[in-house]
Amino acid sequence: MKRQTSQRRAILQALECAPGPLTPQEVLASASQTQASLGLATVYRNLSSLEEEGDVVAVHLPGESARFELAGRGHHHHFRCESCEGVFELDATCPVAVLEGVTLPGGFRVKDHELTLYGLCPVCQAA
Amino acid sequence: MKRQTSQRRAILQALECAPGPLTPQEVLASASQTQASLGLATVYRNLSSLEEEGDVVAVHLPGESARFELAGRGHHHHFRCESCEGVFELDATCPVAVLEGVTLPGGFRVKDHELTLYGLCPVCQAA
DNA sequence: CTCTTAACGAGAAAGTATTCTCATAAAATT
DNA sequence: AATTTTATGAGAATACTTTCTCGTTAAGAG
Repeated sequence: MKRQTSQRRAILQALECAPGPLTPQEVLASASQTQASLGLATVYRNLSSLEEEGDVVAVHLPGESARFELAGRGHHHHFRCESCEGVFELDATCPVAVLEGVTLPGGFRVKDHELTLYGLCPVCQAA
Repeated sequence: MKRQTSQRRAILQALECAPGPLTPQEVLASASQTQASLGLATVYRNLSSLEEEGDVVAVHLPGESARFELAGRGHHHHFRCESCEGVFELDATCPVAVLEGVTLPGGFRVKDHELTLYGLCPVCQAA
């Protein structure tokens, strides 16, 4: 059976508090605040098992390695700040939804999509 | 000065004929047809210098390594076939253009975006 | 409280993508 | 055609991210 360790709780808490998906390194940094001795291998192990169990999903942004966020948040996209490099979850209405199921000129049948917006986050705009 | 080698020509030709951006490996495979002894290092070297000179641009799709396409093709996005795994350039009207310059709820100022569509290409639909 | 065993931590190892090294080949110049 | 110098090919080396190993720790059951 799956054990409820303090490390696993710290990792979940890091994901809960985050404004967007985190890289394993970011999870480590965040969860280390409450679990000082946490190791990177443990972060990977838990993210993998959490993903298998469906509690966490992997997020891929163009040109970056995998990030992870809690599952069950519905359809949404991400915003990447070009200044602080942070990634944030957006809950604005999806402007690409109209393409679902459509066949584009050229004959491409659209079944899914991935959108990433780039710009400045509120904090970096103020700075 | 930059020399005009047969390898460089073969690499450019591969990009010209491609229906979308190619990975260095795909460039190698394609250009090898006319330049049998071509090596992967040469592909990387030429893609880098072509990119610096502005003749080629790098394309990043979520969760994949870099691809390259000829520059100067204007704003467009890409379609990835979930069956044959090919990547194609789309010239359909961009459905995300409306977000350029907008500030989203939450205070995110949009300056750029990256959209990838997933589905079945014409060939795989027929099969 | 004790026992069993899954989970952990740290570092080694593996898997990829990309860059570097250097002897050789071949552009461009004369 | 000879000369100079950049580009090439093949494999080694790097840079990262992710996984594995194994001795130790601690969760959960009894």
